Amino acid sequence: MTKRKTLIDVAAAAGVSKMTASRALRGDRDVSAASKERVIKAAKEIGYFGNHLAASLSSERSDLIGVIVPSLTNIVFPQVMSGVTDALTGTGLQPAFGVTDYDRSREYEVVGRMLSWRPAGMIVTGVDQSAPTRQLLSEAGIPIVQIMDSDGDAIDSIVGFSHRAAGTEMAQALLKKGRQRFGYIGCNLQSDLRAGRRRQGFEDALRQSGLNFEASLTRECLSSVGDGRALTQQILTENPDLDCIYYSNDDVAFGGLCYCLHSGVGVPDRVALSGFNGLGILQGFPGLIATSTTLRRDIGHAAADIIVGSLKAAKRASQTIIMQPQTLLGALYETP
Amino acid sequence: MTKRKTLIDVAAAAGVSKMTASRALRGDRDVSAASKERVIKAAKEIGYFGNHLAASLSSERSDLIGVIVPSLTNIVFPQVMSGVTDALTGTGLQPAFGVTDYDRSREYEVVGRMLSWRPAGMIVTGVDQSAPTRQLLSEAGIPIVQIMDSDGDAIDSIVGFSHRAAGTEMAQALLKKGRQRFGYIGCNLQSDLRAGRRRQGFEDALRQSGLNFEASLTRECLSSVGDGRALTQQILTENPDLDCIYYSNDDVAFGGLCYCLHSGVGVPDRVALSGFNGLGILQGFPGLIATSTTLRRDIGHAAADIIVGSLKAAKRASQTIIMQPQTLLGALYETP
DNA sequence: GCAGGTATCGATACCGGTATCGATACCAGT
DNA sequence: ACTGGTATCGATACCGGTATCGATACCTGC
Repeated sequence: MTKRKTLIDVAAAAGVSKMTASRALRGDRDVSAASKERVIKAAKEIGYFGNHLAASLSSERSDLIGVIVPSLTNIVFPQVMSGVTDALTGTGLQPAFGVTDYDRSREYEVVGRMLSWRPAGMIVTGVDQSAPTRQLLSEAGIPIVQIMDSDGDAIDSIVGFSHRAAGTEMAQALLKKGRQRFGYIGCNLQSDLRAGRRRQGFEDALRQSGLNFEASLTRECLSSVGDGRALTQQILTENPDLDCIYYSNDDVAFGGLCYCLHSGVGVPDRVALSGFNGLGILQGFPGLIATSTTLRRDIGHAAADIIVGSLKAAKRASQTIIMQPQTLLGALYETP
Repeated sequence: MTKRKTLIDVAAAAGVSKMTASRALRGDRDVSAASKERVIKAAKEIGYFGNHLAASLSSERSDLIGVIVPSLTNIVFPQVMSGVTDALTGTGLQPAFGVTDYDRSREYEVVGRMLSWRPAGMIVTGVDQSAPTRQLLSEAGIPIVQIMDSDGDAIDSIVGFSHRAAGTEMAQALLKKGRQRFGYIGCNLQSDLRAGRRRQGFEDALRQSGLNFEASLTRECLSSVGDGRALTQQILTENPDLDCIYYSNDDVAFGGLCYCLHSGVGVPDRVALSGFNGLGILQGFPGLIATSTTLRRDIGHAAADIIVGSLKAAKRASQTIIMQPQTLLGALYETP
């Protein structure tokens, strides 16, 4: 391996000092058009590609935005990441992703690792960080945006919504449609605290009407279509009278729908199904699953925008953006 | 914001030189147990978290592994990323992700940006990199692993499989089951070159039997369940005699299945559907869609393992691992 | 012709770590 | 007591850039 080219190589090739080369490549002022052109040409010729490590270290500036998500296999988070990426392209900033696997102590490590790259800002999922993690973040002196949840204390800025309220609203909408015998199916509730809050919000509304879940099945599995299918079969076999099932999210709910269609259980006439997220998968059977849309890309986008703005602004101000998930009843909407 | 703590702060707090502090924190030899303990305690007390920039720059070593994927919104790639992450945890190495949006010139930029962080290795998706990108990678002097495809020239190592062969094998299996009138539905073929190769492989097999696709619908959309549903309705309306549809992937195929179930089109009796990837979504209706499993997590894992091994090894050797996708016919398997 | 201003450039000192090598202290062996 | 070896530590020189400031050349106005 030939040693990688450095700025000095470029400078030598262009016949200037490395300072001039540096300025030329970064588009600084204080360089004549002639030298700038020579430097850029030389850089291209010898295949120079810069060294972010040295540049960031020296300038004590960074173009990294750390983005911490709990999972990659739940499509929701890649969609958020995608929104962040979009918002960042063209700003000169670059996202760097970290995954916690829904584990608080892993989260601490991942955040620490990320901070040791001296990012210019951080986006972290949720508001349930452990105390040490929160301290790490707040002492970092950079803009922090917590996303996807607003049921908790802000470290700095927040872009999210209330999962509790979303659950409540969904329950109220279903109650209004006359549903009375509710079941719950959830995956991964131990670690997915936001799903738990949606369930709580849902239960709150039920209690207000003097009701409660008549059956509840939870399992620590990856929330998947297959699991939803199996659990739905079980809950409907054990509780044939249910007329509505609330799921921890759309994947699981969709699995439930598949079971119902396969077994001839009428949806939504005999049993209504409702999930959460407004996933594209629901388009397989449009309108058959009630859901709450969550604007994931928008959240990622807005979070990134806050950071971009905060880095440009003279003084920093925390923001809190509360999104409003929309409750979509689908086919239930038509039935009185 | 108080200035972030540096190694010198730690050293001062522990009453040693920064060299000793550095050694203590990295677990080097040449430090007495007593000083090591003092340094570690001091670091914890003042909340020191290191600076990767400086460390990597100085040691000219990096613990970053660049991972370049075309998309985040196709669940396949997050799954690969997940496999890489798993394989890397505990090795001291850390993945850094880049997204190209299936765009060759963007890929060049993303790769360049990644290389400017001086990663220890790179994992890139596919074998269709542009010449400049290939040059960038091969001149980087680090282990490179191309993944997910083996129908092309290797830059260094490869972990993948032949999409062309997968398409051929699927077609042969379906032909053997007596299917004769084939349709094709694909999303995003302009940029998803691998899907195109599967189609080609499929067509090769058809031609060998004197057949061809009788209808073909392609659309430049995100390949989603909803698109598959709509396109399937269209193709079956225009070509009611088709007895088999090959889709660019499982998402699209699943959308097709949803349409068929909804409209009472018998699957697989009247029309067989086949996709690609072996996605979890298929568990919604087990066995109704023929598919090819692609072991995405394993590919990510294996690619990471190659890099880990390569970094440990005294001298580097390129490897090529060709995986064998399994053709799963599902319900078709039972019908003679 | 000369003072003062501007454009352009380079020497130098960092940024926060790590590599290297020499210094010191202490020990055992003879 | 002296030699040689080992354990421990620190001074110094980098890594590859950027910030800063001073030097130089050239131009302008009076």
